[in-house]
Amino acid sequence: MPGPGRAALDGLDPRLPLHARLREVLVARVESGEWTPARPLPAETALAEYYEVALGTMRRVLGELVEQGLLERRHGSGTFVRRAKLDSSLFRFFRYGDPRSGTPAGRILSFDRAALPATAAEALGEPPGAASLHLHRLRLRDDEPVLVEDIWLPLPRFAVLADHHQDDLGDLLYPAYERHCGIVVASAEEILTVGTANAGDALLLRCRRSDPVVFIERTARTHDGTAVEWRRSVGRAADFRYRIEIR
Amino acid sequence: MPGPGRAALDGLDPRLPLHARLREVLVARVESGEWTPARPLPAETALAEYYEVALGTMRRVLGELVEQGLLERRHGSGTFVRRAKLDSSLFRFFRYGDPRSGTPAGRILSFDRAALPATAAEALGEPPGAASLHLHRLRLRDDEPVLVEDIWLPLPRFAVLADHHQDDLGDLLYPAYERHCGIVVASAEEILTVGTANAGDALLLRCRRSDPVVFIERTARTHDGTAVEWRRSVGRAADFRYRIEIR
DNA sequence: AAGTGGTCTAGACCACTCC
DNA sequence: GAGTGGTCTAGACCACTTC
Repeated sequence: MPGPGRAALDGLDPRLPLHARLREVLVARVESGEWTPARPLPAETALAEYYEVALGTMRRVLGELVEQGLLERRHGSGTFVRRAKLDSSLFRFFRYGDPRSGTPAGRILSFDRAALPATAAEALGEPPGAASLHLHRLRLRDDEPVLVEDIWLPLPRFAVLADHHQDDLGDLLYPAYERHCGIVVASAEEILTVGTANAGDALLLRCRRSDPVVFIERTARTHDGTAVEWRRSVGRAADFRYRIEIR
Repeated sequence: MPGPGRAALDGLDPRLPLHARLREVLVARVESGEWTPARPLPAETALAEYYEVALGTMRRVLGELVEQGLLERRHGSGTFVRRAKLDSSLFRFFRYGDPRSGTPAGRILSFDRAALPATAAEALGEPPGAASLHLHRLRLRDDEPVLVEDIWLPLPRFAVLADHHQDDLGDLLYPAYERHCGIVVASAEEILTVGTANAGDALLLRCRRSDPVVFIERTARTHDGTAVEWRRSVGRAADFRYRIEIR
């Protein structure tokens, strides 16, 4: 099977290095569902011949996709699409409190279509008022309210989520994005500030209005840097504890 | 300069692949302080010849160390030990006016020998009460107080600093550690909490007692993970803005 | 112009898994 | 034994930084 060779890379920016274009087409094939965890991908030698690239180049790309968590390689048996591990991304971006104590849970209060507010739109690189899904959620630890979250997901990228009931999403959103939309969150930026609670937050957090609270604004991105989620979380300042490693 | 060739890898488990052993010796050379961020490492071609390995193998190892955050490569200029930019980065997070305007400065209030308090001792892996240098400092922007800092440096590691006058240290401490003690800070852990100002902090920060403030406790480490500095910074919560990238 | 890292190729050989 | 990924080599050529 000779394959289309480099013609398969034609639609992409030719200024990009070969390995970058190759990565895009492989990611697209994984996200299309053409390859599933059930069976191995074609062998690296077959893929290299198919796209008419050197084996080393193909291996470099496959290695990057393994690093990114998209693929998994098993010596002697093949290269596989990695099944989403529901616990791996669990605490990855959850820095509030001690991860070891208690089990965090999410109670979704509302889940609707909404126009993007200005701050969310700017972070997501969308025009203000663009269509989105808006998720309002309360996070608890040991039945104690810990964080109130407002999450915006731009449409149409997350359109298939709109057809799901909120109970299908589960406590963990990032695995749901991956499962239903093929979107893998790879990095995030967070900005922390301190302010005072408004009436709605105070009620949910069981604190007084004007009590000090912490705001955490997060922009989550895919591997290629595209912003795919913006959220604003509010928690009581008294309970606040945020731990971060800097390298 | 022919170099020792593979003899340099002799002490290591020969069952390990070449790249793994190579990686260990390069990490050791970085941790020994032989290479510093000031000057580039030998070129990849020179290193490959020195250890008598193929260029591709050397490039693979260097790439892994970049991935790990130990090294940094600059196309056209060389490969460098990566230094953490903590001093400059932390200060940028405090929005006292425009971050670009004005020059952040540090005014050292006191600089003395002191016994390590319990929290600092635990973070540094030293016995409580061990000998240390204690630095009390006020950080300002545009002559406005922004942060009060207490910094502990374990002795005898930092002994040569004790002989310097506080004015020799300058505004940036990490370069001073590097210059005077050969200590390169490579990573840090920070824990942020919110509380209320005590009398001394309130006076220095020009706020009321019981005003909300943010505490930042930082443990700074060298490349090999040894904790070399512990500091506690206090700033008014109203001015607080902390930005972090998570990967 | 010289020196650095970045890309890409081509091929040999080894180690592991599965039938 | 056949097929898979893992290791390692050797070398050409390009792009960027510095002087």
